[in-house]
Amino acid sequence: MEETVEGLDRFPHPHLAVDIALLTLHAGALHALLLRRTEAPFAGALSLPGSFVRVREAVDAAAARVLAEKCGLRDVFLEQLFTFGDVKRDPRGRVVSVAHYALVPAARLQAVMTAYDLQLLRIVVPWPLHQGGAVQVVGEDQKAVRLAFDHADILGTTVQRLRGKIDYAPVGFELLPPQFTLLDLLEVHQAVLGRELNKDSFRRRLLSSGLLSATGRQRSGVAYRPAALFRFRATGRGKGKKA
Amino acid sequence: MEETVEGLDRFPHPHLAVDIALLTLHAGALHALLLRRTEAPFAGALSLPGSFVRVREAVDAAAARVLAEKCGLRDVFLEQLFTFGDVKRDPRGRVVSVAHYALVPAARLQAVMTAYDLQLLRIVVPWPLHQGGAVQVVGEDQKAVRLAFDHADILGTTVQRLRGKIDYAPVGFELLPPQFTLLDLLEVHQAVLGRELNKDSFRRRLLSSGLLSATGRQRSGVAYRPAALFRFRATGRGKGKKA
DNA sequence: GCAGCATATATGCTACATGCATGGAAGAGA
DNA sequence: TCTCTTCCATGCATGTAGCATATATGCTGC
Repeated sequence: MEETVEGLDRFPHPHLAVDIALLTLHAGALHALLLRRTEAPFAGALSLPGSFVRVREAVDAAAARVLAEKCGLRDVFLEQLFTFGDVKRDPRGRVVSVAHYALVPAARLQAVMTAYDLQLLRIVVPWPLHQGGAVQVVGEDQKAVRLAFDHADILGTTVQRLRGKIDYAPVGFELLPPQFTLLDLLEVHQAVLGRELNKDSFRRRLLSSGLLSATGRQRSGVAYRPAALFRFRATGRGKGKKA
Repeated sequence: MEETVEGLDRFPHPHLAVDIALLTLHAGALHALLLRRTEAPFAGALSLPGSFVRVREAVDAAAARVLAEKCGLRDVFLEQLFTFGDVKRDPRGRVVSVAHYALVPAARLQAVMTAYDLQLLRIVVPWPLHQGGAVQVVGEDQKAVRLAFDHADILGTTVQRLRGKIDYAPVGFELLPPQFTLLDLLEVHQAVLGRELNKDSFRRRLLSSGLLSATGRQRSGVAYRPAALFRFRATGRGKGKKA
């Protein structure tokens, strides 16, 4: 098989990249994983990890490679999000980006944060969050931080996708450690949806959903009645994770 | 602004295309718009309309251009679907395709079917329709027709997207003429979802959704009690259509 | 014109999910 | 042992979907 399309290579065509919007839950709020750019354009600004797609590399493989190379992360939840194809989204020239989103429990990031020089910034969702709109990220001083390229749009689209998906797909578990309480899971849903949920309805719905399996263990170290620990139940066709 | 990314142009990079999965409702069943290829690869086979993305053209603009140039259709519902990025999806070389899907009432296709040499084939959805799986299209002899490239996968993903979206987004109207009865709309939903729906619940849900506005007119020419004709109510922020 | 017919439309009933309130259960600490 | 706080179970009101039934309506054949 040839590597190129005959007769078309002499014409300029768009470059193709992948960008990864990696979200995690930290202190009860959604945070995005960002890294600081060292080269122009947007030198010094924060951006999503990304890379150009190689000519012999599948797009989803490129996304997994970015997570491995730039963040030291493998075997995390990773799905394609949306392709951003505006002509002027990259000042260097024509670059189309196939954005992906990844979900990781905060505990897994501890080890790689400093080794890979990563930043974790809180996501502030404007209200209302319009279709395809951007979100803000804020640093520890709670000041808004400007992101490179259209990466604020990518994060906004990610939050929107999560909100639409968390009610019918088991994605909340991806933000939690293997064992968790129902309140942990509730807080994940609340952080994603940006609103409070009824505890009792949530409990009944999740317990009757068949997605949870009791571990028989309990949360230890709490001053009051300990909550039961659950585990996500793999439903036959894998755990919804991609390599 | 430059057209290219400095330092990278000497390296081969993937080509970028758009493909359009245009669906319509014909004889109570979903049909896909296809055209017959005249050149290799897959010469003689049916394929989705598509094109390479030009370097000064936004991806969504390329999708609209394909519909205009190859099908004579403008101002139809058109949204990005998914980007297909396998290395071997095109035998000519590395071509990544940003698939889109379009929805058009069958009446609008009458005029362009022959002028643009288009084919309308019925979509047969396997059961169950697994994540990202392909569907079959059948000709008038009810025999399965093999599509070029991974276009059967694209159609499968389209049906799946529609099924997830039709319950909370007003996409069913895109497959109907401006005025329609509740039974028309019900049949659209049934064709998309692949199962029967309760008439009364559907009626109540739609009437109380605020999406419909009565025209005061009735379906004429039926032998029995005529049904009221409704129109889709534009809800302020446009009609959900893209150019 | 009138009875018959097939569908449209309205209404009532049941089952179930959700929001909310109440009360017992469980473990830690005084 | 008592108290505190949260977990967890249960009961009730409400809203919606599925289902059945009754009425409305316009056409057809006589």
